[in-house]
Amino acid sequence: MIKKRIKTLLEEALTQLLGSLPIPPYEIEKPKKEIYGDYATNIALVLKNKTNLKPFQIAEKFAQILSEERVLFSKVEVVSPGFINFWIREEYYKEHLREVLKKGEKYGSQDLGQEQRVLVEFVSANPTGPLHIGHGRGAAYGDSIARILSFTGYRVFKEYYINDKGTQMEILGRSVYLRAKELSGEKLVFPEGYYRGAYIYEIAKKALENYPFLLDLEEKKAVELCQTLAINLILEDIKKDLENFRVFYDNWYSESTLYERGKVEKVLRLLKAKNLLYEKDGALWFKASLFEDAKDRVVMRSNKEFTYFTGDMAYHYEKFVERGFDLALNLWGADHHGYVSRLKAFLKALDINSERLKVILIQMVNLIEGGKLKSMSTRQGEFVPLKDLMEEVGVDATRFIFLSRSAETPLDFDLDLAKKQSQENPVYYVQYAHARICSLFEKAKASGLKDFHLENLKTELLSEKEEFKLLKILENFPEVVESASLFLAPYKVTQYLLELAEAFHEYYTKHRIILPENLDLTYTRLGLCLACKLVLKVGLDLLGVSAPERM
RNA sequence: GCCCCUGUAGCUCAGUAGGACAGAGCACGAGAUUCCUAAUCUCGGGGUCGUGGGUUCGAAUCCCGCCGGGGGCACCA
Repeated sequence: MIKKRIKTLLEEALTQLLGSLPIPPYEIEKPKKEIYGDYATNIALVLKNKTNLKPFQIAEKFAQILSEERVLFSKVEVVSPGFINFWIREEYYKEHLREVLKKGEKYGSQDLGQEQRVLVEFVSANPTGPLHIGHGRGAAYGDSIARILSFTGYRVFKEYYINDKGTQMEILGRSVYLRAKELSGEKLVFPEGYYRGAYIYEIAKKALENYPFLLDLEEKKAVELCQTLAINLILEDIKKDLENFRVFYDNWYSESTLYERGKVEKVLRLLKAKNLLYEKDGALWFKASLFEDAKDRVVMRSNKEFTYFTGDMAYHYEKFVERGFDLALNLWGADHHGYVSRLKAFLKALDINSERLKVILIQMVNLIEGGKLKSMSTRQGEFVPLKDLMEEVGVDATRFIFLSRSAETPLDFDLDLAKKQSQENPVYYVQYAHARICSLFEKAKASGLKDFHLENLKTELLSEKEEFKLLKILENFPEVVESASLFLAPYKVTQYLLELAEAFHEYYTKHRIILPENLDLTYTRLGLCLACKLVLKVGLDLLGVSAPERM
C-alpha cells in the first residue's frame, strides 16, 4: 500500500531531520482535489509545536529528502501553509496491476488480526416470532463483518445466542396455549402484551395436532408443551430464513444450557467471593455502580428467577475465560444501548479487560412503502418478515441496501425502490459491471483469442486516462478493506464497489477492449478488466452478494 | 430529568483520532448506440454543513449552550 510506504519514508526522513522525537498523530490522505496530488500529508503542520521551525520550512526539508525516492514519486511539492503533496509515478500503478493479478482472490487480504480469535454474535433474536426486516439488517451486517474480519487475519467464529428462557418465552407459550383454546371454540380475551401474530395460530394448530390431549392437561403443563413446541418451530423457521439469506453460523448457543451446566451459579459465586452481590427487597443485586454503570442491577428477582442479564454474564464469562476468545463482537439493536455499560461493568468486576468486548449498535430500519412509513412490532404482529423481503426484493439487493449505510445511521428501506431492477438500485450497477466483464471474456474466447496470461500483459500500453483511473482504484482496494475492518464498516466496501463499477462502465463505454488488429493491447486491456472483475468479485463476496456472470 | 444515535443539495446518504475552494447516488433537464450486454455513458443546475458562541494558523469534524428527529433509562429481553 502506498500509504504505508509513504509513512515509512516520512518517518525515516523525520529521524534524519530531527532525531527520534515522538511523532504526533498526522495524516496521509488522498486529497479531494487533483491539483494536490495523489497523496498528501500534514506532518509538517502537526510538527510545528514540537520544533522551532516554521511548518513550511520543515515541509521543504521533508520534500527534499523524499523527492529522492524516484521509484514511487514523480513529484513532491510543498504548498502553504506546509502541506506536502505527492504525485505517484504512473509506472508504479501499472506495475501494481501485475500484483493484483498475481494475488488473485487473495488480493486485499491482510493480517490485521494476527490470528486473534473473535466471536461474532449477531441477530440472536428471541425465538418469539419470525425474523423481520430489522433482524435482516443485523444479519447482513454481522455476516459481512465476519467475512471482512476473516479476510483481514482474524479467526472468526459466528454464533447465535438463543434466548430460550425467561418471561418472554413463557408469554410465548401462553400465547400459543390461548390460541389453541380459541381454536377449540373457547371464547376468551387475548391479553395485552401477548404475541398476536398470525404464526401463533399456526403453532397452536400444530400443538393441537401433536398433543390432542393438550387442553385436558393441567394449564402449567400445557403451556410448557406449547412453549417448547413454539420455540422449536420458530427457531427452525429462523434458521431457514438465515440460510436463505446466506447467513450460516458456527454455533447456535442455547441460553438455558448455561443454567444446566452450572455456568450461572459459577459466575454468581465469583461475584459473591468479591463481595459484589447483596440482597435488597427480596432480590439479589450486583454492584454494577462500582464499575461505571448507572446503577446496581438485579441478578435474581424476588420470585427467585434469574434475569436475562444473569445469563448474559455467564455467557460472556465463558466467552472470554473458558472458551478463550480474544475479542467478542456483539451486534445489538440500538434500543439495547443502555445494556452495554451493564455488561462491561460485569467484565470489569471480574478483571476482564472490557475493551475486549465490542458492541455495535445497529440503528432501526424504517420501512417505506408507497412513500409511507410502516411500523413494526413483533408482539402486535405488525412487521414485514425477512422472508417476504427476500422474496420480493431478492437476497442480493436486500443485503446490498443493508450494507450501504453505517450502522449508526437509521436506515430508510424503500421497498418500491429496492424492488426496481433499474438504475436507481445500485446493486445491479455493480453486478452489471461484473457480468459485462464476464461477457467480454466470452466474446474474446469466441473470437479465437487465447486465455489471458500474465506474460501477455504489456502495461506500458495502458495510456488512457480511464485506464489510470481504474489502476488507481484497484490499487486502493487493500486500504479500503483495512479501513472496513478497522472501523467494522462494511459500507466502505459497498461504496468502493460503486466507485470501481462506475470507473469500469466509463472505461467500457469509451474504449474498446477487444481489438483484433492489436492483440498486444487487447491482452493488456483484458488483463486490466480481469483485475476489475477479480476485485469486484472479492468485494461482493465480503458483502455476501453474488457476482453473476450474466444478467 | 439523565444516557446513546442523529440533523450536510429536492430525496437517500458519504465525509467526524481538525486541514487546502463541501462530495456521491437518486430525482430533474439536455444529449450519446452501424461496433465487446443501454441494468451503460456524457453535460447541466443545485448546499446559511440545524443554530449561537468558543478553541485553532485552519472547524461539517473538537468544546459549551440552544432547537428539531429517533431510541433507551425494569425484579422485560
